[in-house]
Amino acid sequence: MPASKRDQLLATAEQLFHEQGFHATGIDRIVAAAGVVRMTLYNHFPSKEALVMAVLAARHARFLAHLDAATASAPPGQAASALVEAHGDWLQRYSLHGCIMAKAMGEFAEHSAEIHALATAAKTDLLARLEDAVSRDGLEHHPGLARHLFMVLEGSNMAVALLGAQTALADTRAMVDTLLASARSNTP
Amino acid sequence: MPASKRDQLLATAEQLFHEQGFHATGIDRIVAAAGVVRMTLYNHFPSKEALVMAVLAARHARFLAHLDAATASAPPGQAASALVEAHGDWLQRYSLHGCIMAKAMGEFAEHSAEIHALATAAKTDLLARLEDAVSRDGLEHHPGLARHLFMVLEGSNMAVALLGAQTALADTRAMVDTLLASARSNTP
DNA sequence: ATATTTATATAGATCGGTCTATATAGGACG
DNA sequence: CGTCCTATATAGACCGATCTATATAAATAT
Repeated sequence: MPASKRDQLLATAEQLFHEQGFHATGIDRIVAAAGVVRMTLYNHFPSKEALVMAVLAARHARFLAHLDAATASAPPGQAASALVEAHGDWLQRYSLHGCIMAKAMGEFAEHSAEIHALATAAKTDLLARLEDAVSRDGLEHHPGLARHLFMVLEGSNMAVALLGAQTALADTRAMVDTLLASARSNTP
Repeated sequence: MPASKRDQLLATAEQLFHEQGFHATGIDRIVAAAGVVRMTLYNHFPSKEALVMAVLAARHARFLAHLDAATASAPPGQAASALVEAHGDWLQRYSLHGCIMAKAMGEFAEHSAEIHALATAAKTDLLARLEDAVSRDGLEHHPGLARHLFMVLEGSNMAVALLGAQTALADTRAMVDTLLASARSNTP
């Protein structure tokens, strides 16, 4: 069974937005690449802004499901490491061109409060996952540890684009190990 | 003495590109904000792409000068910390809206190899500064330490936009202290 | 007097979005 | 069985606005 036109549009738009940027990707390019006519897009989405929001929301839902699957099967005391590893997986598989949420924040900060809020929420959701994992690992008394890990993961995005996934993800793992070891050794 | 029209254009374009994005900022918006007529822009820059390159090159030159001034006056053994601190200064003063080079990489990856290369070079220049500082601090035998610091600084960009400069920069300092202490304690 | 800037007009493409009309398919209902 | 009805898609013209870039002539400044 073929994907619905709506899903085709979402997938095509996500790819084009991610690779070419949001403002640089016109409606005509999207419908042409999706093999669909212009009105089909506007039958499913009232505006380009709504399409962008739908793309980001769908992608973020997939991202959270990916993270939650990883932490659910993590051994006790290793939730944070599992989360970092899952983030690296995602990065390597779906985000070699840079984080689409970061791009959306940059392109829409002054153009769409709704899109900017959605992308920002995606980032705070990741931070919340890290806070939760750190807490479940018994490291909640380390102020800022979750935020530190968050910053490492955000930096990992740029490092992947700049140095390649292999180097970047190995560096990420090593640094996270250092941070977690330091936190555990300072446990009261 | 008033700034030259060319400098007015560079400063105005830098601000608009940074806040509104590159593709979302039209030539007319730039010349109107600079109080200049469109042909004046095209007398100084042959194209919008050339203007973008000039903006990024000028800003990057200022950035490197800022970093080098900080490391030049750093106490021995603290070059890396001084670099991190200088990066935080710059972030707080000139880059609260996110890194303009990262935005340029995202918007021009598939649209201008020259711009993308320039922005990428800005990132590798920062990494090179960190390698040099780590080496001067006698920590060159720690593989990946400079890249780790680089990732932290890149993550700091997003953290500033998300959590505010105060929290983000305090977290950055704390994490860098941890990483440097760990490296020094493992020194042969 | 030379270079720069202004003013204005224009070119041609593309932007997001709307419009009408037609085609097709599947279910609901008689 | 045949007939509506609705939903979805196609085709393509069309709108005003904006985009980057160019041409030309007058005004201004050094």
